[in-house]
Amino acid sequence: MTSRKVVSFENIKVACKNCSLSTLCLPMGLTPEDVERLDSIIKRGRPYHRGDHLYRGGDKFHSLRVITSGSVKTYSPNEDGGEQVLGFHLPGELIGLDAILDDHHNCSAVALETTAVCEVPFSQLETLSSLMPSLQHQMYRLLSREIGQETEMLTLLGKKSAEERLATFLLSFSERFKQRGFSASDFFLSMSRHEIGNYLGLAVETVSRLFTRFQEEGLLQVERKHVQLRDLPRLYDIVQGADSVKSSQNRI
Amino acid sequence: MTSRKVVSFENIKVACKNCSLSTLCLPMGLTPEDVERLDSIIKRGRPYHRGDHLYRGGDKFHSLRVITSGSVKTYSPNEDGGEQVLGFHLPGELIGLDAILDDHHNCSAVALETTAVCEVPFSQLETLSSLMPSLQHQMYRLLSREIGQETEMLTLLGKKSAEERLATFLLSFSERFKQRGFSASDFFLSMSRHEIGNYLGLAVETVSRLFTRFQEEGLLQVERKHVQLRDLPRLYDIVQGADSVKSSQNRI
DNA sequence: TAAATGACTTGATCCGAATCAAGTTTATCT
DNA sequence: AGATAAACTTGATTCGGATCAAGTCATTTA
Repeated sequence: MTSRKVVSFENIKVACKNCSLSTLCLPMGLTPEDVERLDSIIKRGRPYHRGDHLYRGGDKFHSLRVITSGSVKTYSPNEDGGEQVLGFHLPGELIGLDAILDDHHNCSAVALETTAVCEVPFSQLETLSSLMPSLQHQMYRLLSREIGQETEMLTLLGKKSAEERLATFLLSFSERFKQRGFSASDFFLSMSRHEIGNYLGLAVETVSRLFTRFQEEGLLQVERKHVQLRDLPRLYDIVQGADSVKSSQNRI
Repeated sequence: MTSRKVVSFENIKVACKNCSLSTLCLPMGLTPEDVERLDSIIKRGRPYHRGDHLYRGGDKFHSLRVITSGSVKTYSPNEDGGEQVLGFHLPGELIGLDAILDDHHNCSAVALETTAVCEVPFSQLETLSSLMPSLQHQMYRLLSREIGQETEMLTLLGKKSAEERLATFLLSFSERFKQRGFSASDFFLSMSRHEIGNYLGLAVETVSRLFTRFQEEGLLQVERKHVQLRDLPRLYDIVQGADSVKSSQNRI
């Protein structure tokens, strides 16, 4: 995400057992032998470049994808030609779960930067999971987690103010980068302001103004895609609906 | 939901194979023998009364629940004492999927009227599903469907106007009642205006005004909880954002 | 290197829905 | 039944964030 290292993917021998993402990804909680079996069905393709689609709405579904590097945006086109951004996905995250229902993708996924993925053919995964209770359990957990995450998003969009939304967004990335061994307070966002706004149910202008205001209030430092969070505690306060700096200044 | 028949639940011999909901519920697509095996792990409890909780956030998770009659509201408490309504559930619908992740319920479920449920002990379901590929597949599909439904809700809350939200809400019930053999245009809503508003991210007053306006415009007839949809085509137009000219706003 | 294009910012104005404030109707509780 | 509380409706007002309108800055292309 933040790094610009050029890597020759073809020469890297990848395997789940060596993968630093295994604690986030499917293999979590599996025995070494089970990881080996899972590994045998996973395909590693060539990297995608910025703007390349991993799949589009309507495509036949065959594989779940795990992001291994880079980042991906998922979105669903809505009636009037616009789109709703559904999520931004970082290494270790699984996408395509919504397509299991009827064997077709209902949304699209596009690379936000140079991105590598593991493909997990779903029918093989299904077969394997019925032979491996621990993998089946892990699958149920993954699907359940996805439901829980979307539930949180419902609360965000249903009840939160613009500033609460942006603070939540930033802290989500902070936590996810930290989990992956990157800085929790200094990172690059790979998506545009427009995409952030679409995702959060806000206009671009509102997102831009909030970045400016957060910076003025000393909460963060921002320059284009580069964000440095300067006051995590206060950002967490905002997420929880605490009064903003602005409103407390207005008290007499 | 709409009926007020008094039924003596104790005397009814229930079984999946006789259940009119089997096409909506877990047994969908299973062979008769498989249905029998599934049936053997399902528990039917006493009915819940209005206001009774099926479970609360924090409770240990042991069973998924299928509503068999009545209706249920799920909600998650948020920081400031308020709540976010997550969904309204009708017969044949499965709740509790979000609790698989960590064996605890993250949200609460409460009966909106006299309600009966089947309990499906999850660990037994898991065991059974690894022995029955068709059941495992059905489980994956159910979980996937849940994800897709929440995704639609994200678009609703992120991009739709108040009138689009209420029209979507009403048509969702229309379709679900129809699926269950009830009228698609004449039904009772078991939840309050307040709960509708909370679910749709709107104030009670807005919901009330919209009902009034929809009635004035001949879209529907409403009296308290009794709703009669008079112009389904126009309601569908509203859902698709027909009236307003704002087609380009969400494009990236 | 200049021009063009797209991303972002900033300001002014507007509007949809929230909030505030009564009032009315319905349900619940002695 | 009568009292009280809750649910709902309706109107007036406010406000947060969208929209409209210009700009600047950055990146790509000629």
